[in-house]
Amino acid sequence: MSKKSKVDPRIKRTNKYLRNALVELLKEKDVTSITIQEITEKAELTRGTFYLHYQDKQDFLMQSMNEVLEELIEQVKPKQNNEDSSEVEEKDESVSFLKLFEFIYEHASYFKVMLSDRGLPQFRSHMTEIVKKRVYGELISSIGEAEDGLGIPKDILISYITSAHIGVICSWLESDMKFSPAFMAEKLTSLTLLGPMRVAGLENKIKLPY
Amino acid sequence: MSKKSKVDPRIKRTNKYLRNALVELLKEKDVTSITIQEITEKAELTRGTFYLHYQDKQDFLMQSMNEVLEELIEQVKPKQNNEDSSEVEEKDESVSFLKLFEFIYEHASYFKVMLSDRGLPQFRSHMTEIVKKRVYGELISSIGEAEDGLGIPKDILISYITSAHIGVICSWLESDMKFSPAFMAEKLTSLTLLGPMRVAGLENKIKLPY
DNA sequence: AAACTTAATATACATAATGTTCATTAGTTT
DNA sequence: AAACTAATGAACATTATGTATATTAAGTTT
Repeated sequence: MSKKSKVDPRIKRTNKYLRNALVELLKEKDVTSITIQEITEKAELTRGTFYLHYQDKQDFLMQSMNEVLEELIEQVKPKQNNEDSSEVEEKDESVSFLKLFEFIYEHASYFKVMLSDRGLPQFRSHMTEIVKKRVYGELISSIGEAEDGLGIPKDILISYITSAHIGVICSWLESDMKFSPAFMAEKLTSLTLLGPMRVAGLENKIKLPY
Repeated sequence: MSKKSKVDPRIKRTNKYLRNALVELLKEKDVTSITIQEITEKAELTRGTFYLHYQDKQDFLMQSMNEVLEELIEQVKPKQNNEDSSEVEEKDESVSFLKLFEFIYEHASYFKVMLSDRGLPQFRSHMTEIVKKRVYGELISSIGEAEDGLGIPKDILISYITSAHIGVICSWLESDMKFSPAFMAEKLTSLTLLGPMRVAGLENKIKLPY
C-alpha cells in the first residue's frame, strides 16, 4: 500500500493522452460540443479504448477533474502537526493561499479553460467548495466556532469571501498570471482582512447609502 | 417602432412552451444531457417546430438566456436623468443592487438553475459582466476615473468585489431566499464598503500575516 | 526466454439524436 | 373569404453513442 502502485503503464499512457487531448480541444471549443470521437481521435486512440476506461464523457470529465482537484486539496491542506515532533509547525494559515496560487500557476492552462465558460461547470463548484473550506478554516482559527454574534449571517459572509477569491483567481488566469503567486496571495488576504475599499485607499471617498 | 411589435402569437406561444419546458427539465438534469427531443416533447411540439425558430440547442439556450438577461440589464440600469427635467434624479447608485435582488427574486427558479452547475456556464459569465459594469459604475462615481494610485491593481479589485456579489447571490438563491432583497442589498453594500471583517465585527480578532 | 496476462485495436452492429425537406393542416391577418 | 405563415407529420441521410468480439501488441511473471 505504499506510494507506487503497479498500474499498467499502458493505462497511464492512455489516460494521459486522453486528458491532453481534452485540454487541447477545450482551447478551441466548449466542453459540450466536444465528442468522444474527437477526444480519441486527437489522442490517437480507438474509441473502443475510451470505453475500456470510462463509462461515458461525463465519467471521463469527472474523473480527470477529480484527479487534478484532489492533488490541489493535498497541496492546500494545512500541514498537520506531527504529534511526535518537538517542533510544532505552527505555520500561518494564509500560507495555504500561497500554495493555492502556486499550484494553479503550475497547471494554469488547465485551470484557465476549466474555469472559463468552456469548461465543466462542476469544476468551478468543486473548486469553490475547496476554497470555502479553507476560508472557513481561517475564520474559525481567528474567531472560534462562534455561530452568531457576527454582524452578518455566516453563510453570507463565507460566500462573499469565498467567491471573491475565486473571482480574483479567474481574473489572474485571464491576465495570464500578470502577477506572482506571492503577490496575489498577499493582496487577496489583505482585501479580505482590511476590506476592498481600505486596500484601494478609498476609505474616505465613499458614501454609505444606508 | 413602438412597444408592441406584431409578432405572430403562435410564435410567442411556441417560444414560451419551449422555455418553460427547458426550465422544467433543468430541475431534473443538467443542460448537457437535455436533448432537443426532450425539450420539444415536454413542450408538446414537433421537433421540426424547434428548427423553425432555432438553429440548434446552443442557439436556443443563448437566445432564451439573453432575453432574461437583457430584461435584467434594463431593470438594473440607473435611471438616466431626463435632460429637460428640472428635478435631477440623483438617485443612489446602490439602489440598483436592490433592483438586482428584486429582479432575481421574481425569477428565482430560473436564476437558481442557471447559476447552478446544471445550467449554462455562459449564463454565469454574462451575469458577472452585468454586475461588473454596475460595480465599476459605483466605483467610478465614488472615485473618478483614477487609473492608478489605488493600493491595488484595479482589475483585481473589481474582480474581487464583482465575484463576491455573484457568490452572495448564489448562496441566497440556494437558501431559497431566506432574506429579503432589501436586506441582501444592504448587507452586500456594507460588506464591500466596510470590508467583510468589520461587518462581521471581527476587526480586532484577526491577525495580519504580512 | 517462454508463458501468462491484460491493454489496445479493428471491425461490426444496434440505437438514438440531429438536422433537413416537403406536402398538409391549422391559425392569423387583412 | 383570401392570403399568409406557423405547426404538423413523415421520411431520410448523417453522426455519435454504446456494446461486443476476435485479434494484435505490450507488459509482467516465472
